[in-house]
Amino acid sequence: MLLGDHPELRPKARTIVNIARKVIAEVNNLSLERQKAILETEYPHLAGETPKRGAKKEEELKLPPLPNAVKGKVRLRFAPNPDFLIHIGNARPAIVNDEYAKMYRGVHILRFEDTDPRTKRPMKEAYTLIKEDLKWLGVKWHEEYIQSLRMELFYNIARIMLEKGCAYVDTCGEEGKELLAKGSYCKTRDEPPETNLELFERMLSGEFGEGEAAVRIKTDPKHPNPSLRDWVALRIIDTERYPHPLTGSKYIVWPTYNFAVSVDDHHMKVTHVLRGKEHQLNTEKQLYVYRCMGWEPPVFIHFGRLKLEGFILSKSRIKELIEKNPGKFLGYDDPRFGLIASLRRRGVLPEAIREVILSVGIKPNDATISWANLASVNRRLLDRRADRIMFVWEPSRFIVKGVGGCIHAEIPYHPERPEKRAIKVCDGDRVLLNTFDAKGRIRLMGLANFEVKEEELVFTGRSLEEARRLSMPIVQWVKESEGIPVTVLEPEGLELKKVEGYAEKELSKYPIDSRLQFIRYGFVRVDSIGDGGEYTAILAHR
RNA sequence: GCCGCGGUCGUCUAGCCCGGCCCAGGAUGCGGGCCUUUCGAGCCCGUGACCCGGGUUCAAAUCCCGGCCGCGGCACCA
Repeated sequence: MLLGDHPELRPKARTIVNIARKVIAEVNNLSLERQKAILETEYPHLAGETPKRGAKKEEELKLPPLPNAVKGKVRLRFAPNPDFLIHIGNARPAIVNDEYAKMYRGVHILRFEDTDPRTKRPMKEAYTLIKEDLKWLGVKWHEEYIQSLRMELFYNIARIMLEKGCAYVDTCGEEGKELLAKGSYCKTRDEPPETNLELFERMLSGEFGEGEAAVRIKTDPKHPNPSLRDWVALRIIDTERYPHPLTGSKYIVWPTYNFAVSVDDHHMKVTHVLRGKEHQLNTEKQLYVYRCMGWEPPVFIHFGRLKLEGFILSKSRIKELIEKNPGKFLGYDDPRFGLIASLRRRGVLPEAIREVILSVGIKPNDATISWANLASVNRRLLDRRADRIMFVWEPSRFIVKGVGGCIHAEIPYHPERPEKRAIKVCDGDRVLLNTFDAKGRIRLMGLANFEVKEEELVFTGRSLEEARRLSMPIVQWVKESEGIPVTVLEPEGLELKKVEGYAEKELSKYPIDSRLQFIRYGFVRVDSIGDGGEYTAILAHR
């Protein structure tokens, strides 16, 4: 610091270091009190608490500035494939885009990339389900597009590129691939634009079958990376056999991902593309389109892979699991998956997901979010809003004695709020306790102190102070006659543990989707309510 | 195998671009304590990391080189 301010002292650095060492040793020899005193009298401007380094001002999660971003001019896009629901890794760019759109008063575009009706067959419901997930996540978008509805645009750009001679129609089929693998190419590459243009029209007219013709972008047939050599921009898909859920068999020539993306990103005036590093090579491919067309490419940012510890994120893995294990899962949104819908069903709040995603940021290295971390954020958020309900899960029944009539328990809905509910308990009433709690002297929360004797709960007083003094365990309880049967599902890896028990009557006031804390058990979300009033809840976390 | 990108506490992250305020900060986890009519929350204390090796420099987590490890890509998928 000193040398930075006084470069002329640099040659004498060694001497300075020695002086500094001596001074430090001297100061360290003095007592702390003495040090403070000297500091305050001789250098008052330096006294006072030193602020802790790196201490963040109250959770102000901020993303780093976007390179080349101008306020009001930023345009971002979230481009999911509607072949399935989105998972937390897919949601990352959506959340990050949303954040940047807010930061720069920019535009966020939602674009469905559904240009492969054969191997990545779009799922019709997914278009809606993805939008629901985004809304739930609080991600806003201002424009919405579906690629399969923009086919003419792709055809037109393809024509222009053929005309410019930066693309050609490979009619060599399998052989075309093999030629490129060897660094050679299909003869049509050398044909004039008119010929290729004509071939393209013949492609469109249905003259070729799958694999018989494809439009390739001219790159370099000897490029060190074979996948970059004259990559395919449009190919034929037999939509009679593989109809597209939106356009049926109307089109047989389909743009590939890289072609559709380049064309759309340009036409939608996207300024910044944020995506995973699996797209790095695609970026390189796409740049050929920009160069040929003379378009200004957007800023590309690639971030690392995201994992959620203990969860399966892969869409294809999830689909496969569901198919191969009929009856094992609760649906697409089974709480054991890493899908947004799954996390929602499990009781994770959208704010928690956003907070965690933003804390991971957009760095290029991989990140594994630990469940403990997500749960902790969620718990902090949930703690303030979740009402407290008494739930007993390894129940034993006891008869209340010695009360001398009836007493009322006052149970607060939340430890930080005054509202309470009353529960009346009289001599002879049966009460359920967790079996492992029922021993010795205990206090039934909000009610009174008892001594557990065989099958009985013998009243010993109402004093909370006494319970504290004798350090009695304070336990939750349920009046048997009013108990509501509850099954709590505890997701653990690919298992789903079932915990059966009873909750107090109050639970019946809470509808599906309520998030509650079962006292001394954990945070749950009400998943369903049976015809008989029995509840099924899912454990989010303890 | 080839190409690309990374490597800071167990995990996430700040710092790295612009070398000294860093014997590396925060969060979470873990251990302990306080508080609390919950085994939740809150508060306090503790634990714990610059992948390795060279080089440049008075000084390197930060710059350079090499190695190791991890991830990604290598489709007429997105």
